[in-house]
Amino acid sequence: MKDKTDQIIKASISVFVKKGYIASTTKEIALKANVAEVTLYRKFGTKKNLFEFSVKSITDDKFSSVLEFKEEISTSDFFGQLLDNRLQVISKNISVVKMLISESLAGNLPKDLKFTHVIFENVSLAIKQHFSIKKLNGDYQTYSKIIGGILLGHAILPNGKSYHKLNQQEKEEYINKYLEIIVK
Amino acid sequence: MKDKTDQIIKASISVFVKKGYIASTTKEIALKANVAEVTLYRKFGTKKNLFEFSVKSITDDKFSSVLEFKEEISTSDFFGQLLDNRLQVISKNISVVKMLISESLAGNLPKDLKFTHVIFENVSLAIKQHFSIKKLNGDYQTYSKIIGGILLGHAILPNGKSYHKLNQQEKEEYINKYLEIIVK
Amino acid sequence: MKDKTDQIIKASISVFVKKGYIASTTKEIALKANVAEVTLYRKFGTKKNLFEFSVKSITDDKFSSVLEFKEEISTSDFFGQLLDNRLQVISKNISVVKMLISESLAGNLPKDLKFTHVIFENVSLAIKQHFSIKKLNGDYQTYSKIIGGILLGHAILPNGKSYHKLNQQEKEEYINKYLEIIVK
Amino acid sequence: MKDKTDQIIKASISVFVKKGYIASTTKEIALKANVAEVTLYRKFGTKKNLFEFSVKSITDDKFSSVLEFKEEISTSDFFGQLLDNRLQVISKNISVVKMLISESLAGNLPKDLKFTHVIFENVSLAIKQHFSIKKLNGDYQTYSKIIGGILLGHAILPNGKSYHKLNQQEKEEYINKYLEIIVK
DNA sequence: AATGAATGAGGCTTCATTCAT
DNA sequence: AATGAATGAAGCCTCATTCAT
Repeated sequence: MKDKTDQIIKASISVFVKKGYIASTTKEIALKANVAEVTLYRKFGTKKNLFEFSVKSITDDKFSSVLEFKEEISTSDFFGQLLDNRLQVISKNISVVKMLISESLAGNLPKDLKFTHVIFENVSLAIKQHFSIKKLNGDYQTYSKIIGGILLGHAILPNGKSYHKLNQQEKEEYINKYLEIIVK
Repeated sequence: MKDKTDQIIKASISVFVKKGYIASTTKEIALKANVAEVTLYRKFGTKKNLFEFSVKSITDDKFSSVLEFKEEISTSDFFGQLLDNRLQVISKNISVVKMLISESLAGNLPKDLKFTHVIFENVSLAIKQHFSIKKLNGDYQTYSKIIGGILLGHAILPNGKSYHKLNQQEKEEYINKYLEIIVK
Repeated sequence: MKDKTDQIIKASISVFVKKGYIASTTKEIALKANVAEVTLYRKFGTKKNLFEFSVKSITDDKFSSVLEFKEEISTSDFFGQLLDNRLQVISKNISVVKMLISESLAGNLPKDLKFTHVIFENVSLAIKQHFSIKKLNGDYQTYSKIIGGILLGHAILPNGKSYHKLNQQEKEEYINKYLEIIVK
Repeated sequence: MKDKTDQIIKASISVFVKKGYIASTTKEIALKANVAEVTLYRKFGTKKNLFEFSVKSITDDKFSSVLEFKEEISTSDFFGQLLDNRLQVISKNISVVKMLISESLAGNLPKDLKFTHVIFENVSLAIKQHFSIKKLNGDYQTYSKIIGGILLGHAILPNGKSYHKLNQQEKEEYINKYLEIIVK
């Protein structure tokens, strides 16, 4: 039954996000999923497996959107939209993001899921393309690092209001502060 | 005897850094410290306690240096030296830094040790002071976030050679790439 | 399987009776029950829980019989039968009784299991009823205390042969010695 | 220094009385005695030793008084005074008494300290003597058991006000209830 | 006489996982 | 497809006790 499998994944995500990989327990997950503990094992074989599946599930679901920009966009608008889009995503999924970074640093994520790479390469690629299209000769890699850093900062450093809870104007002002420094 | 206590702290740091708080085992620490497991408990009472003590020990030891700059320094040099100094520290202690960020995100660090705050506030303060001295009217907070982000990126994102292993010229080039974007 | 649970309870009773609550070990109980130690915990959650369950099990099993007497019984026969019945029970379960009193005094029994209350209230009630039926105006409470005391004495004070091992005639003689003092 | 030894005994008694032999801990005793834990061992060698010494100390101190009666006393007065005296002692030292009975039943007291024997033989002897002096031909042993039982009841069964807190008249009334049943 | 330091042994409990139905 | 029953391994922590000063 697809049903039980879904319940398990949903429950496992919620538990893993709250407690992290090691501190989470198959018992708690099973309980939350309204399923016998064995059922986890029948379906996923291993706690580690379930974890990896859950993480893949999350990343596919929340962080895999392709970044797209109009070709004729100005560089300033490009960075603005890039930041806005990513901050929105991170801000909305802050707990998940924190867990992923934490587990990534702890070495509990499989190589191909290294979340930080994902976030960074996504961004890096977009910037590279923009620079290529616009024939800019700035160092796109360093830009990528700066943007990536800003995003990490939002996930990790102490913050005020969540980005996604700001209103449109506040968001623009917020983004602009970065743009003023980075773009020209 | 100060001796055993030191052995324990050294061992505990090494184990905690390698495996993180939860996955570390008092048994392994004791073994590595050449000490009976009980001795940990006589001296620190609790695994958590030992962990916190170890972390405090590390941060005091490696991350508490006060950042100092000459008053007449140019803004560009200021940021350059700030980045150089912090990257050096982070790069030299990369494993420790990763563990600290990971545990911080996992909520296993006591409030007053939230490592990321420490790193960030240190930097933030230095920037604020420089802006004040130089009577610059830029937004020091956003600058702080950008610098903080760069540092986080270095701890978290995939990197090439460790910063502290670069030679002097490479370091300067590396820093300059950031400065070109950030300063003017 | 009811089987294992029963084995556990049987084993736990035997160990608890022999060593008392604190000195007993879940390991020993598990061993005696031919069960893995974890199984105790799956079934009872806690050593304390297992203990309380075992005690409840014992008291229900051995000490909960209702005392019944014919309405037209003489007071002397009443006390005789009462003593006989209770001495029989106590004597047959002397180890259990000792453990229960000991744990009761040590404060390791839950309120509703305070064994001594149970034994005493049982007796007290029977006496009250007899006095009521016979319209005797003696002080049933003091009688209760005396009878209760005699029973406690048998559990605690040094004794000769176990009451239940006496033959019928010896029992009668034994009981009569008390009756001669108490009943007129 | 007699001083430390005394502190230790005082502390050990208080702890043993509160928690019983097994649940008491040399650490707690040392703490309460303001003494290093080793000092206990230097002076008493063993926890068990300390316990036994403490118990002997208590019994010598509180329960060893010889019972004395005037030769010409009436049997009723004799039992009255006997009960009064013993109830007073037990009531005043109820916690100690409970612990001693409990440990006695648990088999943690050395043979020669079996508290219940002590209490009982004391009483038994007095009764025997009285019967001898008065040339009574009642069964002094059964009387001893009844009196012993009454005393045990007071230590173990649920009670109202402590005997030693009653006023003189209440005490007399209380004792008389027993005498009315037992004597004549 | 007194103690700080150290420890072997063991206790209760939890965890991920397998077995049998 | 699902689960109740069972477990080996291991974790944190505590206890009575010895050693060295």
